[in-house]
Amino acid sequence: MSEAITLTEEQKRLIERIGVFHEKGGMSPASGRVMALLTVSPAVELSFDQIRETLCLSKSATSNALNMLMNVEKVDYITHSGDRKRYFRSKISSWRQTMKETFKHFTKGADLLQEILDQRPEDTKEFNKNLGEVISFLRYMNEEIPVLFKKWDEQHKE
Amino acid sequence: MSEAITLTEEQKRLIERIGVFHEKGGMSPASGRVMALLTVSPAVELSFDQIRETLCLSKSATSNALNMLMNVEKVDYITHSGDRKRYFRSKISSWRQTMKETFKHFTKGADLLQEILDQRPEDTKEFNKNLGEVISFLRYMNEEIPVLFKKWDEQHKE
DNA sequence: TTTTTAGTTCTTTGTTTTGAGAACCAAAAA
DNA sequence: TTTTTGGTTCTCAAAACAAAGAACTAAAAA
Repeated sequence: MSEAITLTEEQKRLIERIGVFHEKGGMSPASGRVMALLTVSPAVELSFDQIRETLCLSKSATSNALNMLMNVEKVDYITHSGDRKRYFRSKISSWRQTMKETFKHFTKGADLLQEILDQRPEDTKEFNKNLGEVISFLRYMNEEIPVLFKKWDEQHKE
Repeated sequence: MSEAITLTEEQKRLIERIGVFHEKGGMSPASGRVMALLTVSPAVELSFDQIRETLCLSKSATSNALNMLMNVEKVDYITHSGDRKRYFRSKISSWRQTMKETFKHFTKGADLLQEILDQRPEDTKEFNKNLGEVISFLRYMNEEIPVLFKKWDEQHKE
């Protein structure tokens, strides 16, 4: 008996588009689609076989995609007593953490650019100035992001 | 006669590391290294052959990398009268534009998430709430980023 | 006009990625 | 103890990607 969950055509199209979006961000097609399914699916907790059959993936592709997504903390699972299955779900509730990770990448970039600037010749004034500006702006962003979080929080607890 | 430019060991190591950084961002190894060279090189304008020989790349790899980088507006070139060569250089001066492109990607994500939310069932309250929060925060960011630019500008014209 | 230069494009090849399918495995159920 | 369940891991083939090298081309130089 098929475990595949029922999706509207609209939902299927959305999953494709979001899958592609995730692919562009560096995920494999299968991982992107699993991630997309776990965001679009009306049921927020899906078993291994529901995911596998809904997306027509092999067991290995499903297993690898889920483990990959759990590694990067985008997915986790829960169990229900009396049921051996794991139920996988998007960790959308930790979106703040995910967002912060994204910004860490900016900081990493700023650090690399600083290393470049540190060893550049002093002539190439214009180039060095621009490089310094990027670094400065990235660092400024890095300081202001927490402020942004805080301000957004204020607005949203009202 | 070799056209390769002279680099210190430190510069070579930096190019490798920055190359890898760009690779993680989705560039091909060759493009990543060309981009890195054009940021690290003491000379900010390099000819096709200087790039090719410094990085030990084939003509095709060099050509494809440069055209790719010019497509995404990260590199451009100038010519000098009486010299047929093109001199390629990093478009670091348009870092603001590059940064804005990056943020456009966030907005694209928010739009997709909004499409998802629009068609989700009303139960799954918690999930929908989180989804709504991400969207709201991304939109908030999108509004505040220009403010951040402005504030940074203020600080830097003093 | 012929040759050279500064790349571009095509062909081929090596490498990586992706995912199917089968074999496997540990825990729970029978 | 044997079987079933819920995955995991291994092996392999197809496809995508990356880059070398050769053939090519347009514009400038000779």
